[in-house]
Amino acid sequence: ENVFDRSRMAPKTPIKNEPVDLSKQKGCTPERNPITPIKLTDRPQPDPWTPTANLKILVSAASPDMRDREKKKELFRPIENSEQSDTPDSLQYDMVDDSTVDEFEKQRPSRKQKSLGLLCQKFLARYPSYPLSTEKTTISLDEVASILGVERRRIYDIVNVLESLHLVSRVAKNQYCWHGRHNLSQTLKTLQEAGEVQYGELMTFFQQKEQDLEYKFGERKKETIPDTQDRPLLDFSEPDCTSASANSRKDKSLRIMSQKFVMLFLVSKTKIVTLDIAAKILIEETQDTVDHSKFKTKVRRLYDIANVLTSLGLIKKVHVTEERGRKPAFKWIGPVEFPGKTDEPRGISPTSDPLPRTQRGVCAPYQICATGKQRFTRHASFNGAQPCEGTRRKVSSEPNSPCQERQDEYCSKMINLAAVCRQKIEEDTRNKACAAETIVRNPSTTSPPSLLALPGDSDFCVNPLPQAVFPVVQADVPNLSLLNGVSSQALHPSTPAASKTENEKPTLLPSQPFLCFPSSSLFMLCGGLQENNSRETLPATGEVGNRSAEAQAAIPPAACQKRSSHECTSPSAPVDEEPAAKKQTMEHSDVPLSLVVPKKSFESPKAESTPGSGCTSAVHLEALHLDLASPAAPEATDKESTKPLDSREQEKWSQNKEPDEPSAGKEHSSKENVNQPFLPQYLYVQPTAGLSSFNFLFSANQASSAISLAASQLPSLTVPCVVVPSAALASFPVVCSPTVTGPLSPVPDGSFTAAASMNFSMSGLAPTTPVFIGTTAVVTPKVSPAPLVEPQQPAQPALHLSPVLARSCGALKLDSPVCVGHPVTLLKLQQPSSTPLTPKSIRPARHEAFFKTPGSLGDPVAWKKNEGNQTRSASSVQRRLEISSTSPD
DNA sequence: CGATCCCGCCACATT
DNA sequence: AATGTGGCGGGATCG
Repeated sequence: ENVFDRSRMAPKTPIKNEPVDLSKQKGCTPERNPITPIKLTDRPQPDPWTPTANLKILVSAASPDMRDREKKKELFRPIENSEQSDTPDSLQYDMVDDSTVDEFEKQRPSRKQKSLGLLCQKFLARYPSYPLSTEKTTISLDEVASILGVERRRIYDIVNVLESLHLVSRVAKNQYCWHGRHNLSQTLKTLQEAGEVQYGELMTFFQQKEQDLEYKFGERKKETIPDTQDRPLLDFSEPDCTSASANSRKDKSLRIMSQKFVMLFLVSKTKIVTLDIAAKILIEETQDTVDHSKFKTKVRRLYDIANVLTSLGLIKKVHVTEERGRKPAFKWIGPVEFPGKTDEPRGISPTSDPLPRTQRGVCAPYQICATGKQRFTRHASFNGAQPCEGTRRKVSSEPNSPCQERQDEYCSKMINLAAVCRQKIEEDTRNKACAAETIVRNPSTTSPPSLLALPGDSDFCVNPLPQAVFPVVQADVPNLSLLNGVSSQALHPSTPAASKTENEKPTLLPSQPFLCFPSSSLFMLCGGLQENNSRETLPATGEVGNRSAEAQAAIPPAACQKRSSHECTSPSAPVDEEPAAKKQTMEHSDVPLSLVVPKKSFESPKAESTPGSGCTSAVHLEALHLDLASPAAPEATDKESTKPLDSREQEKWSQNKEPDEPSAGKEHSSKENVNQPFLPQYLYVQPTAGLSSFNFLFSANQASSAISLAASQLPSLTVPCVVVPSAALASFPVVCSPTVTGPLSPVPDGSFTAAASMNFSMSGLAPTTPVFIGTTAVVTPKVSPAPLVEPQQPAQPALHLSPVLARSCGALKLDSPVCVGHPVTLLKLQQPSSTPLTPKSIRPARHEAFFKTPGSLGDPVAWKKNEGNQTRSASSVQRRLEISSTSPD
């Protein structure tokens, strides 16, 4: 073989190099030695084994740069490799090597040097981040592989991830087109939206859960997971691609996984995702099964993806220390805010891609569709059709899982997502404003403050103030806590953060009779929603959500309290919730509260937007809550507006139960609404009756916040709703935001979505029943977090509320006289600008009021649109509800 | 010893 | 059938 080799190198080199390699690589050996003509031919490239290779090695050992060059050289002349050119060098080097260097050689190859991350960097270095539009760079896999000196397989790993982010697209066999990062933000935005829908809740849960001790794979996860399951979640398919068939294998994989992984980051509040959680979430299968091996494999893949993302500068490795110890995690360091541009909320258009895609359908560009369910699939179109099982071959966990379920899950997820979105929004808002909500809890009643903490995320959470305060919400505060927000929050008890926000602001006075809500704000009266959602609906108890950052609504203290309590409880003990809630509620309930809410325009929260799925609608009630508040009211703008409602009435609403919405929290999308003007709308509710009848009001606006919400995206979320006791309802029409209307309705169940639109029928509302309904989605628990959770829940959706409400309401409100003073919690969200409302408190009477925002409900999509348009704009209407409280009773 | 993750077999898809 | 893709997991390294 190589003369050289033999003489010198050969013997050694091989050894040096790596015996291992030799062995591994089949071909290698041969190459070297012998003449290798053959080999050469076979592999044009440089194999490691070629003489050159040795050189390289050495070089590399010496310095990376050298090494690279070497590679390139090889590349360049790969074919030739036969020798000569190389030889000389090689010789020299060899010489050296031989004698001394063996060691070095060995070293070189260090694993790290061959890492995917490094390889990816090299790969990326070859192309401009922002190529001129004019030039199209095509990438030949073989070429790159040879240049970089790696097997093609590795290049696939890189390209697949890049493709998922649309940095490249496949043009043809072995050919990819380099797009650069021009569309990255859009892609991320799309992913974020899709992610919220799909994973919002989950993430929340998980994050929370993590905290929870218990949970481990098996358990709950399943719940959550289900959703997406296999199917395609996201995809981007191109529209046409059509290849339909394909899919199968492909879809899943790295590309999708990569997108999902990115979504997780985008949806995560903390922007930190631990590997195990990601793996759990990404194991669609759901099943509990989760076998360890599968988990392990998933993690392996995640490392692959993470390496590429790290090279792209989108994430970085970090460690999260938790009780159990430190866990590997990655933090998103890429852009977080995506300016709106994206077109639509939904998917990105496929089109966006520049690429042509190829035939296979593969096309590179994928879009993300949010479609109903969104899934993305790659090539094929797939999806559509196959929803359920279609594709998967794998083990699938559940073979059969019914689509339906999925849907439900989906919905749930959606909801969750929405929630998540809200949270985000809230957070944002919060940041901005900060102030906002507070929740108060009654002292008496309630629970200890400690209750829940909010989840980490927490944004949502409201914390009850220890005392009852009535919170009034100020407009300012953007966020309220949401209680709801996901149950998860609840989970975390600790979450201080959430609380903080709220707490801080507490301003309300206890005594105040009313609460005002800023128009913009949203509030949720009920408690628990979020949690529920998350967990399940069930309980409803929940809390009230609140939330939204945007809107700040004030919530009656009572309500607040409830929530708080709920939250607290819930998290911990779900069970408790009710009781707690009741208590509180009860107490409060009596007092009637009135609320006025200004409307705000809405904005939609982004979250909602999400959209895609219609399902989404899931929205949670929560959302509703929140939104309401807002205020668009001009005047309100905040502060003033809010003012006082003096009336003192109490608002009761809240009290009730809030059951509904479990999730409410999440939704909230509303965020700030600031953007939009609000119209002031108010809702007035009198408390008359008890809870039972709650109804919701919605604010017209939603708030959306700043975020682009305006757009319509989020519509769904935003919708604010308030729940009012039925009695109240009766009288009132429901308030809804004007705008909304229509669209939603569709929702099947009447869900909320409709609500959004509005009116739901209040009538319907019978007392107990509340409104919500949301689509199934609504309730869904998805994830339910552990704690509360219910196991089943699936059904819930619409239901929940009612039940919950009912329960809660019933119990609480009515009765308890006690409450009077209690504070209700309110939440408000306001935007900064908007006015704050002050709520007054209500008497505590028993009643509580709730509001929920609907946000989530139904389909996001629809909502969005509608909302966007309608609501926001106009409706300035204000509505009021009064609830009489019976309380005074 | 657990976290990483390289490597490449081999099944499936596309030509 | 050949070749392109890429799932997957053994097992080597790293820390």
